[in-house]
Amino acid sequence: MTDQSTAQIDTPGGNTRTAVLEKALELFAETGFNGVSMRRIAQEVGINPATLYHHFTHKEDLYEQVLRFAYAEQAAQFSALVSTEGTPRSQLGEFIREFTRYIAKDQHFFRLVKREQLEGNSERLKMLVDLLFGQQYGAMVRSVGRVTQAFDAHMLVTSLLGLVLHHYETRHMRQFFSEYAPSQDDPDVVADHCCRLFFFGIQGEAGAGQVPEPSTHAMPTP
Amino acid sequence: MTDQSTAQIDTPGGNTRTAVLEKALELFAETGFNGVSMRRIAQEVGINPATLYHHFTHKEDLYEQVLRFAYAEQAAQFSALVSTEGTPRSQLGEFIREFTRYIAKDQHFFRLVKREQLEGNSERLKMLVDLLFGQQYGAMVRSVGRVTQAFDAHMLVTSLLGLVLHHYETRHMRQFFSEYAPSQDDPDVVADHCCRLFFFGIQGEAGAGQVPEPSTHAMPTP
DNA sequence: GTCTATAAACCGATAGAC
DNA sequence: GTCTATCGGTTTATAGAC
Repeated sequence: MTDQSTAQIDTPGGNTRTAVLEKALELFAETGFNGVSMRRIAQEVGINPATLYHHFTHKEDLYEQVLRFAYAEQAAQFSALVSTEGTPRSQLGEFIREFTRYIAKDQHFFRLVKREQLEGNSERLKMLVDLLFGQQYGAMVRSVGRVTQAFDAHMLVTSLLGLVLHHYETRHMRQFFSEYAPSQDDPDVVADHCCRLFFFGIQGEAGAGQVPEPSTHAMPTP
Repeated sequence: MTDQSTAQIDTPGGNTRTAVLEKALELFAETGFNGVSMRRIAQEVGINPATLYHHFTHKEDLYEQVLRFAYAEQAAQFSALVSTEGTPRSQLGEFIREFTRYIAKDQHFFRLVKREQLEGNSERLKMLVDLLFGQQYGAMVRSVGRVTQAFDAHMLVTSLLGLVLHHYETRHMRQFFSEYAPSQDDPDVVADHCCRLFFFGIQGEAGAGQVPEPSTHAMPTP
């Protein structure tokens, strides 16, 4: 509710507020809103629990500020992902590779988003769309629209994100399958797999085993 | 820990135990383990909180029994999904359509599984694989392996599931995008979209706009 | 801004009557 | 098998000194 706290997001210097936000982001992503107590957050930051209530009116306010903080922290990187150069198709291929590396590296933000989608709180989901995903999503929809008009561009973006994300989301579970191999978690392997599937499908007629613009890294030859 | 409770899963008749399990499944899926209290569960079932501790040793025991109950409840339906008839490719297409309808209908089970994947508890994820997904996943891996050998079959199954599931998981969020249209939530529309993408990719060279074995329902012509 | 101290509510879990 | 009553601990949140 306090608009002053929103304006302080980019306050430089490691003050208490940003220290709390960073640690709280980590903890909320780990065990969810109800899985972390204000005591625990204060303890891990190294301050008194009462101090939290000087910076944030209550727990839900802290959580909302954490969401805004996390979004702002990632927005720039997202923009960098979408605005690549080259042909529309090579842009898309490059995005898939960069996005895969990105979600393989960053842990907290996407787990937080997944929890929000599970919870289904309309108010917060709308904030999420307005603050960050709305613009990026629109850019992606236009991007895939430039490559093909044979699909609903909106559904195609949903499919593309699900294609990549599910490899990361099932990471902990897949190791228990007998068909598991560690290479299946390699970001470059996942990216190449998703590129091939997204562009050509399992038929792989036109140039099977070839990804448009293999870019810098080596390609596995299946 | 008590093996007697495990054996009682299939006890016929609407007794208290199954009533608790069904309601607890709903509540745990909704707000997670820490988001529901034993008091709340008892209240919604219409019994005294103390009664819960006659049927379950403690809260974590109740949660584990809910997982086993949910798994057993879904196992039969899962088996029916995979064992269709026809050519390997038409089997796969039929699976995508049936799976899409299935997850569009069932709410609680997949939210519970998603929460487990987020939490990353190795012990429980292993139980999930051993009790349910292990067999079904293996069957799917063999199924896609019969259709194509140009991909890692394990990764292909992960991709296929992510492709379908993400449309459902982002359902609440997508309505806030300006590109949203209600038809994008229609199970048959989603299934046809995923079929086309999975088989042919966005290139759609071989038979674009055509899905193998359109089966019973009408096909949209884009 | 940060602390000590504490209020008020809720939590998981138990004892024991019926 | 279900209930009443309650214990001990934890939770969010506040009041007020420094």
